[in-house]
Amino acid sequence: MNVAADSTTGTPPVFDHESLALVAQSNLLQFYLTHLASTLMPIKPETRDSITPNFSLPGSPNSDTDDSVSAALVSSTQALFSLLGTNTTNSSAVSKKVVSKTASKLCSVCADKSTGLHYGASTCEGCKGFFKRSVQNKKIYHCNQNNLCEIDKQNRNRCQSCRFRKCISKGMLTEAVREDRMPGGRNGNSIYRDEIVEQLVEWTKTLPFFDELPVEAHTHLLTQRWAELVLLSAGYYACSVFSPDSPDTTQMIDESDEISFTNPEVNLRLLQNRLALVLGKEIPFEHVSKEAGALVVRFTTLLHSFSKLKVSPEAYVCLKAITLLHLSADSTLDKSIIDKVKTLQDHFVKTLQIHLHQPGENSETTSLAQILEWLPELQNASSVLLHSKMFYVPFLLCKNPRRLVFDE
DNA sequence: CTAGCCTTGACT
DNA sequence: AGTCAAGGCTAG
Ligand SMILES: [Zn+2]
Ligand SMILES: [Zn+2]
Repeated sequence: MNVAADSTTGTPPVFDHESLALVAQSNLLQFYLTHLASTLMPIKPETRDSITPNFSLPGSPNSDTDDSVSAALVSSTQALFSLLGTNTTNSSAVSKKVVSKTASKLCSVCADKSTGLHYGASTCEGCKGFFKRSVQNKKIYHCNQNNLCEIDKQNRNRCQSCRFRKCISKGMLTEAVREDRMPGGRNGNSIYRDEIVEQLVEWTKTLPFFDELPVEAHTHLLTQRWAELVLLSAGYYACSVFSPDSPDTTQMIDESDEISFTNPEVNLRLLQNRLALVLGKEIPFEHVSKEAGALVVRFTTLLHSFSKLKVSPEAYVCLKAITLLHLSADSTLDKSIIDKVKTLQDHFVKTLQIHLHQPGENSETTSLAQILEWLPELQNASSVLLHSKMFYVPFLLCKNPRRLVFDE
């Protein structure tokens, strides 16, 4: 039940019942460390396999630009991975041979002859077209049987519902169906998302309540909140590493290498510089501004308001848990699980409150309400991030990619 | 609606 | 130039 050990040791519990105070003092700091390690440092190599479920995100419509610049901003794989501290060269080389997904010549849905990868799975031409039509026309099917129809080449057209479910279960991604219907080109910009989400998956495994919720619940929560967690992590990193307050930001020299908490244009130029570093080629400021301007503005204002909260490490960990455990109204989980999540979130809200009320070092106490009122802003910013599809921008702005331009 | 074949376009 | 994975087209 309790998140931490329950023996009353050492520190006097502020709260009578429960062991929340203990959580606030011992475990949280540990989470904080493991979290920072998992987000900004390389993840452990052996934790590659395991759950990593299929994330189907509420599709953010894509490209409103036919510029090649947006592609340049969104693509280019290797360098950004090393920026995030993840090793791609290693894993991709291994997974190409180990993962059987790419090799199969059979449709993973109906076992007909495969014509290659389509929307994320090896499928036949028929299942490809079926999936495309289903997503494009937003079809919702219903099974006349018990959702147990077998799907093979012969009877694949007998039940659309079961066929579509099997498509999803085999890894086909609805987001790979383009809203703008632009043919040709490449999609691979969700790779960053997958990498980031995978790091967050690793993070959730370190949480004390990981075992208390089923994997589906974690999947559901992360699918919904990962962008907010990215922004929160980056924001906290920025506040802790760089000057918590930046009193003199107005007159900046362009070559400043520090992120600004107030001036979006400074950050845009910072993004431009680091993008040039990472991509190996200059990108006109005008284009960076056009593609990432809205996102950078939003992120900067988010940083500004976040920095004013003066969040301590312990409060940050609570905030992160609260954000993760924030269920939206349309959650499709079982009621028992929903209650469990709400209970857990409430625990962390209480923990946060306890921590804030402790006569800490700062006389300036941020109220719980102030912090909680900040969360909608985080939510709004996350939708901007999702829409921009440039998920790495917060990391790029917060951490300097030190000379990692060594292509083969 | 289905699915085989064709066209596109970025990446290599 | 060749590959891969998107979209389009159209008999059946
Ligand atoms: Zn098939
Ligand atoms: Zn069925």
